[in-house]
Amino acid sequence: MRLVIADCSVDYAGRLTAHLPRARRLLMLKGDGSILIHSETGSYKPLNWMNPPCNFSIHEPEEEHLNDGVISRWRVSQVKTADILWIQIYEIHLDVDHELGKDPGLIKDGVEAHLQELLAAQIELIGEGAQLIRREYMTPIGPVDILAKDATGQTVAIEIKRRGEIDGVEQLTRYLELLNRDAAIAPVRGIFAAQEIKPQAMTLAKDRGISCLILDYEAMRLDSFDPDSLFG
Amino acid sequence: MRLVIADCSVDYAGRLTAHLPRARRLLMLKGDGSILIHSETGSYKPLNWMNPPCNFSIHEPEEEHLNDGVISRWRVSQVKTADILWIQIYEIHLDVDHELGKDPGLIKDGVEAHLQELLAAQIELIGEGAQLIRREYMTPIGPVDILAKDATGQTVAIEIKRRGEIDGVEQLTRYLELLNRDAAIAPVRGIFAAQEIKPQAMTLAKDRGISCLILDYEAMRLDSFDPDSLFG
DNA sequence: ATCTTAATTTCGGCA
DNA sequence: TGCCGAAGTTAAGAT
Repeated sequence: MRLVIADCSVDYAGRLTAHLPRARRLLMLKGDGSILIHSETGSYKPLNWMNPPCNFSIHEPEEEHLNDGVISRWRVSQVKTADILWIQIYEIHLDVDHELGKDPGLIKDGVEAHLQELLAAQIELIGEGAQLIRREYMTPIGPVDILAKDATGQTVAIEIKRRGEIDGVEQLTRYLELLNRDAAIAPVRGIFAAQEIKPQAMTLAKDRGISCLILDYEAMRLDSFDPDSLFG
Repeated sequence: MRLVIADCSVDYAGRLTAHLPRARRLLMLKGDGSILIHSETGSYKPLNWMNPPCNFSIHEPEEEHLNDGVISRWRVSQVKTADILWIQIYEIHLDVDHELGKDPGLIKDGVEAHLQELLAAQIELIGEGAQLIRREYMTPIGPVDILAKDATGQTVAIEIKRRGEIDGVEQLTRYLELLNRDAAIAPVRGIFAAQEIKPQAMTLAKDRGISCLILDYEAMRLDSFDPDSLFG
């Protein structure tokens, strides 16, 4: 990875057109050919960037640029699309190169997929006597997170979110509308399950006859290791 | 901005739990207190990060870490939330500090607002004889991108997206429901216009009687410069 | 301050 | 490979 701190201006043309006036910035040239342009502020998103794979070339400044004090022009272009980034370099304050090698990558824990897995394994959390039909039940408009049957034999569609907001209720509503057209499983009722449900989402769900279920991730995780369950 | 290239391992605990095994990486400490951890690959998103404002402190490694060869531990915590990042440093290969100063910021051009402007100017793209009523037509639940009348005199509500996905159809559906309660303009039909429309969104739109219109940004942009239009 | 919507979204999973 | 949905989404604009 090559790190350059330089006074530069940038022009991007691709999915949109953008320009960065002259200022001191960090230019980060990754081993995969990508480039990121960072400033002192702003969260992790760079001011400008080019995704790999891309071509990098150095050009002599034309007269117009020389008069402005440009000492070099960098051209970075996307190989697959027409995106182009032009960087005008005025002065370089740092220029170092280090090989980082391959990264083993991030190990994550505690995302939506986990919640789904846990609830499928502990389906009785939606009500005693409930039985799992299947996870990721496919419909023409997308997969329903969990399809189950309750103690009375009624089909239940469950939408799981980490944070329950209005669009999750909308999503479940669409599924229910579709599923209820299928005579084989209708009538289907809905459960909106999340670690946290926003009041607005709760209100909308109730208004549509959808039950809400707050999931306790920690408790579910512990339960999944409950030795009793091995003999259940 | 401080740039450190170091052999390190990272543990994040916050909205999720994540771990990065030991490897050589770039640690970027911005002036606003944020930190980014980048590897040689991957697009602009860092492997791990902490958003400003945050507290930074250096800790002596405990025995368990010393045995692993840790020479220092960095603790970065979010001020507002409970998020914490622990970085174990094994070896430092670069450590430089440069002041970048304030950045003048990015100037953009060519996003969704542009599409709306172009379609309003070329409203006949939705059908010959169509006429613009107005852009950003206000309703209690938000502005409809474009309201128009077709050749038959029927009111048309248009939702514009760069990429048409399901939530855009939902949005238009809500507007149509509301607009159709207004006797002065009802009945209102809907058009979902985008540069690209996802199959599922297309399906849902058709199911709800909403037409779809693919917008050719380049063609529309060229048309808007058509010299004939100056004399039309 | 809070909520809504766009993003050069990026990223991972599955058909 | 393409499509779909989640993300520690982030970020910008409106209420």
